[in-house]
Amino acid sequence: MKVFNTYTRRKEEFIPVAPGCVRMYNCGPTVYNYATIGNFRAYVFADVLRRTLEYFGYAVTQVVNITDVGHMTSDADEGEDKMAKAAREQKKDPWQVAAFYTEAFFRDIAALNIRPAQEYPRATAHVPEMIAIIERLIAQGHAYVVNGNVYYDVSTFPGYGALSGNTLDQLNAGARIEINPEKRHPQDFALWKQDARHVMQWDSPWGRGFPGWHIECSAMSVKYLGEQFDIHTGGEDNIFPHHECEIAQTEGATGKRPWVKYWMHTRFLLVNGQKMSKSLGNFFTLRDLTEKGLDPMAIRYVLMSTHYRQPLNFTLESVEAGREAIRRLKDFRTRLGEASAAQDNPALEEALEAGRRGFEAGLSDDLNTSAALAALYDMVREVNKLTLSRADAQRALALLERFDSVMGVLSGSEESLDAEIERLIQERLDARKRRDFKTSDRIRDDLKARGILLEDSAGGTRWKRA
RNA sequence: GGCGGCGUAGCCAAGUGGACGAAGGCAACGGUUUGCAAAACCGUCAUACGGGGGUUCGAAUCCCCCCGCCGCCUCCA
Repeated sequence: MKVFNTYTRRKEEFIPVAPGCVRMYNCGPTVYNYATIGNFRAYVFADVLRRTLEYFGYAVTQVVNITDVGHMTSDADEGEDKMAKAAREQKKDPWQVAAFYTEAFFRDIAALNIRPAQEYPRATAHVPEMIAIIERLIAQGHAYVVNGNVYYDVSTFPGYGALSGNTLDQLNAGARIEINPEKRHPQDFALWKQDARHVMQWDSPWGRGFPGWHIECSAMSVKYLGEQFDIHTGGEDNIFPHHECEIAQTEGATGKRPWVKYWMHTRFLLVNGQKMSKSLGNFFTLRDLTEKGLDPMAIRYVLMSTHYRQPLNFTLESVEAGREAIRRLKDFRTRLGEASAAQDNPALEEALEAGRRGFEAGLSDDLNTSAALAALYDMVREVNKLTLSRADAQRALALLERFDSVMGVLSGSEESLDAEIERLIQERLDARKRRDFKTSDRIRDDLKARGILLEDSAGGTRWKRA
């Protein structure tokens, strides 16, 4: 399997630190509001990556952080923090805000069929670990204390800028924030801050304050995954400064390099070809979309069917296309369930094998889900041409299930019909036996109006929801 | 101002020098099948890859210019 490593800017063969095991950290939500469809692109990507690694036989340990410490709303190290702002606006205390949106996040990822990670560490529960790392950084000469604030001295870490491609010179040239006189270098960043206005405060060796913006991910990833692990993911906007600073912190504290072997970042999502923004009216949370009647599985399909390093243009039409594509796969599954030929079909093996090869080749090539799906649909078409036995169908179904262990779009509760609809379907069957097509068509139309579609096949009548 | 990316049919989207006479999905239109439908299958649907130059025996793929969109340069997935 090859993956594109942001750090080296090329596709590399994926070789885990420990054979057979993958340890992965995904940058998770800041829980001061509902996550947007753009956020979910990154989470669905991480989920598909995890599922792909499991498909290929790796045991994956996945950690997703929950950022429940407020970061600042403004560019500089001042202003109101986001948790405080949300709390004020919602007339709640910040801890309630965090709890509320953390719960919303878990409901949303469940709706998108995102598999639960092993750990969801919350930043507020790991302040002692953050303090411990900061102390190590101070001891190693990577950090300094000024007036109860602790800053990272970027000049002590030669690799600073390697991930993003920035150099300190360039950053200085592009600096748009006011220089903080406490800092030795403009690019130094805060590890621990004091500010009486901040609503969440903890005691520390440097006085009462709160942790800096990047330290939580260093502390929590090391705690749960060790000082060196395989994969770290996030949105492309995390590359700088967030991930850049994390590397400086973690490698500076542990002295071990590389902290993370493969960095993988998702591109941004556009809505109707434009950046998602409230003023354009194209700013969507998951619940905004489901309230419009869109199926979360169709949304997942759209998010996972475009290669993660390409811009994704999210449109309502694309969600409809996703819904219909899922329906095609489910119809395929239904037809397989009805297979009843007396003899096995010798042509099946080749069709399945070609599908499997294509699907795996796509995933192996830096998670090229578009290519993998194309192979799947080619296989569906080939298999649909064949007359299959029960045993044949079982083999095809098993492969489809295996593919869906990566896609995650076909699962869904088995639906049932109420007794009245069951009765109408039977009534229609009786009418058809009498060749009373007027009655049978009327019943079919009635049920269609109620969202139940009927299809007559050789084996009988089947139904599905519109 | 500096750095990086994208622009492929009505829509979504692979492909990044020769098997492209451009995957796949959705939509649409013809046909087979069906009592009629649906599903399924077959066929049609980009002489064309934002526009213009150039390199090459050969370019959607490389180079240059232009247009549009997006990201980063200490809030952001």
